[in-house]
Order: sequence, then C-alpha cells, then structure tokens
Amino acid sequence: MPCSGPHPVEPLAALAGRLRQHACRLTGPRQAILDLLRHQTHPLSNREVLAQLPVGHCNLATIYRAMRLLEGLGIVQRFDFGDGVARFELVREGTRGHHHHLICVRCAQVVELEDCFPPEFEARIAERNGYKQVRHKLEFFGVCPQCQ
Amino acid sequence: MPCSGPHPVEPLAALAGRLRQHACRLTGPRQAILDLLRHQTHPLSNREVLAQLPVGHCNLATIYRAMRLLEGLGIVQRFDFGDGVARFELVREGTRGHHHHLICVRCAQVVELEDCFPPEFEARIAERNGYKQVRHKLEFFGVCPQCQ
DNA sequence: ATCGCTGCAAAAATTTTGCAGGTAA
DNA sequence: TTACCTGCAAAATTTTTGCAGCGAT
Repeated sequence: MPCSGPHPVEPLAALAGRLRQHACRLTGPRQAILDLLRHQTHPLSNREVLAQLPVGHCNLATIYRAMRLLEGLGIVQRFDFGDGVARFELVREGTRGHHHHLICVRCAQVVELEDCFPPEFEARIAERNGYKQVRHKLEFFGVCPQCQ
Repeated sequence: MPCSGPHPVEPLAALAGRLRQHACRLTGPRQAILDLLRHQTHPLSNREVLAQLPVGHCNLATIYRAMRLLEGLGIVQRFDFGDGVARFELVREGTRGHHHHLICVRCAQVVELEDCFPPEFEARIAERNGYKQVRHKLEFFGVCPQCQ
C-alpha cells in the first residue's frame, strides 16, 4: 500500500520542477531515486535504494550525491535511527518534513508518527539558553506488538 | 569547572566496584577513560578521549571496546549528534542517564538539558501503536548566543 | 556547446575484529 | 593461574572525492 497517509507525495513532474528551479537537472538516476522514494512509506538507506533499483541503473556514489543535493533543496529529509546509517524520506506536501518514527528494536519495523510535543517546550529551551532557530531530532524505540 | 551540575558523578572506586560486579577488570586504560569522563561536562567521542589521554596510554580500539562494555553496564551513555560520530558521557548519580542536549550548529557548543517532555506523550504513542518498553532519543540544534 | 552529472575507483573516516602477548584478580 | 584485556594490524562499513567522459538543457 504505497503513498498512504494524510499527506500525499508530489508527482514526479513537480519534483522535477523543483530541481530545475535550482539549476539542477532531472537525470535518469535522479528520476529513478525520486520515483522509488515516492512509493515508500518509510525512510530508506542509500544502500537500500541501490538494492531496489534495477541492476546497473545507478551507482552508489551517485545516490549519496543525489541525497545530499535533495536534502539541501528540502525535497528529502534525513533521518538517523542510531545505527550509523543515514535514511532518507521524501518530504510530503503540507508538511515541512517534520515528523518522527517509532522503531522496533527487534525487527526494525517503522511506524511513522504524526504528532510531536507542544512547541512551547522547545521554545522555552531555546529562550532559556539564548539559542535561536532551534529544531530537534526525536525518534522513539521500543518493541513492536509482533515481537513482544 | 569539572563535575558541575546537580547530579554528581560517582567516585572512581564506585565505578570500579560496578565493573567487578560484572566480572570485569579495572585496568589501566579503563581507569584512564573513566577518570577522564568523570571530569567532563559534555559527551566525548572516542577520538577525543584518545586525544585527551596521555600519549600511548591507551589504544583507540581499546576505547571502542571499553565504551561498548561500559554502555552495556549502564555506566556510560551513548549520544548521537547526527554527525556520524558516537559520543559518550558518564551516567550521573540520581539519573538513569536520561537527558538531552542543545547543540550549536555553528560552533558545536553543547548545553546539557535537564528537562524533557511529559511522559504521557511517550506513553500515548506507545499505547496507540501497541509498542512496549518505549524510550526515545531527543537532541536540539540551534544557534548559540555567541554565534548569532 | 556548456556545465552539470555519472560511473568508476580510490580515499577517508568510523568502527569492528583476529591474534599473540600481557595483566588483574 | 586463568581468564580477561590490550595493542597492533587488518578488515569491514559508511561516506566522500577525483577525474575522465557522458548527457540534459
């Protein structure tokens, strides 16, 4: 069941337009990566992207470069599950990519979370310490129903 | 100003006792690592630990092995600032190591945070999804007063 | 025709592991 | 003494980079 959730992903053409706005080209490998990400509900590591692409369709180094570019353009978001591997997810319309995950420590099942703590909590931390432009990374870990 | 904060670190002897309880030995390198961590207020990467130890006093591989051991025993806690380098901090008395950080994205200054969002927030997420033993990792990033 | 992009290979960086010898208990 | 531990070196991973050539616009 791809593309579930309340926030739909953009069509490939819209993503291509966003690339061109920044004088970046929509090449074959980038199309393949974006189209793969569009059909995912959870973040994928670069190696997983490589594995799911047709053989010889794209080089791993190209995926790394594409992800860094797309992250900079706000098209994908980087997540860190604490296992030393970066994972990437397409930013969905209506969000700014800000959401969190609940990850099973046994089977690595991932639940996409919509909610977050009240923004006052972050604002208070920022103000108390004189920090500006404060954001956060938050991930939950536990044992999923099947693994209990 | 080492050892600041409301929760004092344990004396080296107490840490040694905790090692022995688990049939682990208090060796020279481990003493050096623990004593160094005792005097830190912020997490240190393994390479930073190596650099701050007297030359030839300890091997980097030994530090990696020691940290993994100490983490398993609950003596140190691992933190992840999202830059691909693990950092470690001694667990202070009275806490179970649970706390968060506010990190400057410009100069990497670190503020230790005492507070956290209300536990009901996490409990609700756990219950909704049928997960058990849910914990979380949370770090804040922003621009510190000096870097603004 | 640019100039960006890709593939390949090599390099860099972090972390893990094998093994022979050393050492705490 | 007997495990456990360490140093060294090599390996395993993840990620980055150089470079020659290809390709989108």
